[in-house]
Amino acid sequence: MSDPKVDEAQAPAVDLTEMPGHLIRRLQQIAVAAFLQESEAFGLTPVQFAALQAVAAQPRVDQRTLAGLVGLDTSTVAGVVDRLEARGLLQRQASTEDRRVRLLVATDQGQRLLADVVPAMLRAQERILEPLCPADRAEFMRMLRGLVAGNNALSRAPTQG
Amino acid sequence: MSDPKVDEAQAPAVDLTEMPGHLIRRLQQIAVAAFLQESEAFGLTPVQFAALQAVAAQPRVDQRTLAGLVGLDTSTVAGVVDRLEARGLLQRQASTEDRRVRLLVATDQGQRLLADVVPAMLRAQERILEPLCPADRAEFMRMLRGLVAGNNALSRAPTQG
DNA sequence: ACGAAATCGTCAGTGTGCTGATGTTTTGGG
DNA sequence: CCCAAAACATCAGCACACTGACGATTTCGT
Repeated sequence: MSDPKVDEAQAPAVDLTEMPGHLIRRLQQIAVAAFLQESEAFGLTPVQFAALQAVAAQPRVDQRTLAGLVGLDTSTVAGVVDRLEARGLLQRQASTEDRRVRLLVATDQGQRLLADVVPAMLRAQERILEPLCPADRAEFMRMLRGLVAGNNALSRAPTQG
Repeated sequence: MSDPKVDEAQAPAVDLTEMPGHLIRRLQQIAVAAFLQESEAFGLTPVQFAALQAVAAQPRVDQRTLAGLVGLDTSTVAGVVDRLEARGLLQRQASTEDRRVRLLVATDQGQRLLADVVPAMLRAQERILEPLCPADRAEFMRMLRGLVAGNNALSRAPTQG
C-alpha cells in the first residue's frame, strides 16, 4: 500500500480525488450511465429527454429560449433538435410573425414517448443519490442548486428557467 | 410572472431543477468553464490536465492503467494522449517486455507546463465551491466522494486510483 | 507446445458541448 | 424611412465520452 521506493515524480502531490472538478466530471459520467441504463428501451439521451420535456411543457418555444431552459448553447440545441425532429418526436414550425425563429412543438408520438420515459428517468435520479442517506440527499440537492445558481453566469449557457 | 392562462402542457410537471442529473450536468459545464478561464494562457483542457498530471505522477504507465486513474474509456484516452503527444507534453514508448503496451512518460516540457497550470487549476476548484459556506464545502466534497465511490461500477470507466 | 482466451491499443460511428463566423430577418435611431 | 445594430438560427471545427468492432500480442490450459 505504501511503498516508499515507488518511482513517482518528485513534484506535485495533486490528488485528483480531492478536486471538485474531477469528481463532478465522474459523477456526470455516472448520471448519464444511470439514465441510459434505466431508459435503455427508449433510445433517448438525457439531453434529448430534457429538451423534449421542455418543449412539451412549453409549446411553441423558439430554440434560443429552449437553450436557456435546459442550459445549452444554441448551436448545441440545433443538433439536439435535429435528432428529435428526425425521429418524429417534435416539429419545427416557421413563425408567421418573425421569420427568423423556428417554433418547436412536440408531436403526439413525442408526448407519448415522454410519458413512457418519465418513470425510468425518475428511477435513474434515485439511483444516482442512492449511496447517500436520505438526510444527505436533501442536503446534497440543496448545495447543488446553490452551486449552479451561484455560478450560473460562468458557463456560456446560463439557465433562465 | 404567473399567468394562469399560459398554454402549457396538461401532463408532466417535471421540474428539471429538481433532477440531480440535470444539475450535475450544469455543474460539470460550470466546472469546465471555470478551469478554462483560469488556465486560459496554457491551452490545456481539464481532462488533458488530469491525464498529464497522472502520467507525471506515475511515469511509464500504460494507457489502460491511465484510463483507470483518471476515469476514462481507453478509446477516449487514446485521443487525449494523441493531443498531448502532438504538443510534445508526453511521449509514447514501446515496451520491450510486452509489445502490446505503450508506456507513457511526461517530457520536461510537459512537467514544466504542469507546474505552471497547477495554481490556475486550484483557483478554478475554489471558484467552483465558492457559493457554499466553508462548512458546506467540506460536506459537499464528502458527499461527492461518496456518490462517486458508491456508483463507481455504473460507468464504463470506473476509477481505480 | 499449441490453440483458445484474454489483454492492449485502435478505429468508426454517434452524441454532447464549446468558439467563432456567417446569413437572414427584425428593430431602432437619426 | 433607411441603414446600422441586434437577434435568431446555422455552420465548421475542436474536444470529450461512449459503444462495438478489430488486429496484434500475450497467457494459460491441456
